[in-house]
Amino acid sequence: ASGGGESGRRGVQEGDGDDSDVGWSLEDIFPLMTPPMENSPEGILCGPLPPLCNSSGDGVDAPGQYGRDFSQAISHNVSLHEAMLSGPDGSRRDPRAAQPQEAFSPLNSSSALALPGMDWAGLVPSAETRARSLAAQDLPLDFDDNIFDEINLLSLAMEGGFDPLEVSQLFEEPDYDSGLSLDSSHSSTPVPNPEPAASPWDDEGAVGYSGHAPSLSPQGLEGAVGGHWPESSELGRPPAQQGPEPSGAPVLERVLHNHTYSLGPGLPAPEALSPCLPRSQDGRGSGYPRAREGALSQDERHAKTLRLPFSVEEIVSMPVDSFNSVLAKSFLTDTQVSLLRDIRRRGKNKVAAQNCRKRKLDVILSLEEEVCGLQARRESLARERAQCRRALHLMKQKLHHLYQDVFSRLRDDQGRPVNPNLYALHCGQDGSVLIVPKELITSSLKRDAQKEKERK
DNA sequence: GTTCTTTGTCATGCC
DNA sequence: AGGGCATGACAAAGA
Repeated sequence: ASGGGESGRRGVQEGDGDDSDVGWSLEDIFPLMTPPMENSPEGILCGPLPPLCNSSGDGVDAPGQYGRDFSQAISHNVSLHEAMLSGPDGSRRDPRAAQPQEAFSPLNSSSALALPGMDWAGLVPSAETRARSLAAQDLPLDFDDNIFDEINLLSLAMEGGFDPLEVSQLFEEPDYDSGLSLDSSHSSTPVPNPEPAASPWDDEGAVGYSGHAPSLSPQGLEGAVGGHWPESSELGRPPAQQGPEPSGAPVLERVLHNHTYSLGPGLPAPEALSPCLPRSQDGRGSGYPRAREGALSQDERHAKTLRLPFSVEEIVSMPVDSFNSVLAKSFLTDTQVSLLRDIRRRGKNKVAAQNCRKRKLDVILSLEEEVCGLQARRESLARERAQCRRALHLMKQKLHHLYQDVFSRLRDDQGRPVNPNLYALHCGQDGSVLIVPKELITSSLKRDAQKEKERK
């Protein structure tokens, strides 16, 4: 690859998919830095990687995220990994991924990373072994990914962020770690590294910030985003690995990388993504094809292509202070900065949209419940009204019958029945009942009405 | 092939 | 002023 082949990449990455996994030490970043990468391809992150954020800063950063106390890593001459999770034997132990870790030893890249100065020859398979492993396991998967990424690289290159040739070379690198096919079960991607300077450190690879359970996705892509530190190959190499390889083997490999990213709360966990689905290779439509299961989102692919040192999740979830700190301290190109901001904006908006839709749904549901309640209330009131009407009708009937009964018993002074059409019963306030001619009642009512009118 | 649903994104306004 | 959030609108992809 140009500019020193592996120089653009390096093992600042995880290995096993632990959240708390940072996968690099400060020492890995600074002390061994060769002069800034004049030859680094433009558009690719180059130069020293500053401390991503002040672990002592806001204290908000979650383990495995951007915030780390690198100074500690330096003082102990161990990687942050090691400092945090090393076991009695010096190997890194992830409590949550203990099982897989065991299974993958000794190819675990985390272990390699954590043991600067160790006898790499004892850990690293031979070039032949690695080559076989690659041929048997990684190539098929890498193939799809490379195709996929090349598509995106073209568009990215058009944006002027970097030299397309540089990028295309990346895909030609035998061990180009696009994060693909890093299925833990398939373990490593042993590839002979033509770059003499390459070391296990260089290939340490894969992200590590976001750690989740090891991704079983055949693509394994998610993790690739933060997986590469484009610094010089000299950067970040532990002192013990500065010299010739103990075994003479030019390389170590990238093993057991966890390229799993969480897409954030409310989003489908990467583990849920179907590992069987083919990578999306469509760029159809206008601009923003959705990431489907098993495929990288547009931003993830962009981030990976530009070799952004952070996962999309990290970019989105890190506190704004940390984010700005990263932007300020990292030697990122304008393209990368712009991409980072866009990724962050889109990521946050995506979550906001999801929340918004959920709220809208909740509102709709609550309104439906309210409608149901109001309908039930209306039906209840209707029943009550009908009941009242029936009762009123019954009372009227009874009153009518009583009226008829009273008049049937009444007689005038000649003993004749009283005509109910000409007379009416009038109840006095004192309880007396009088038989009054209806004419008097109607005229009296008219007078009362007249008086009411005059009052008004 | 059409319609509906889901989801990501953008634009915009508000805090 | 900048960032985040909320939300309507649009488009793409899938059902």
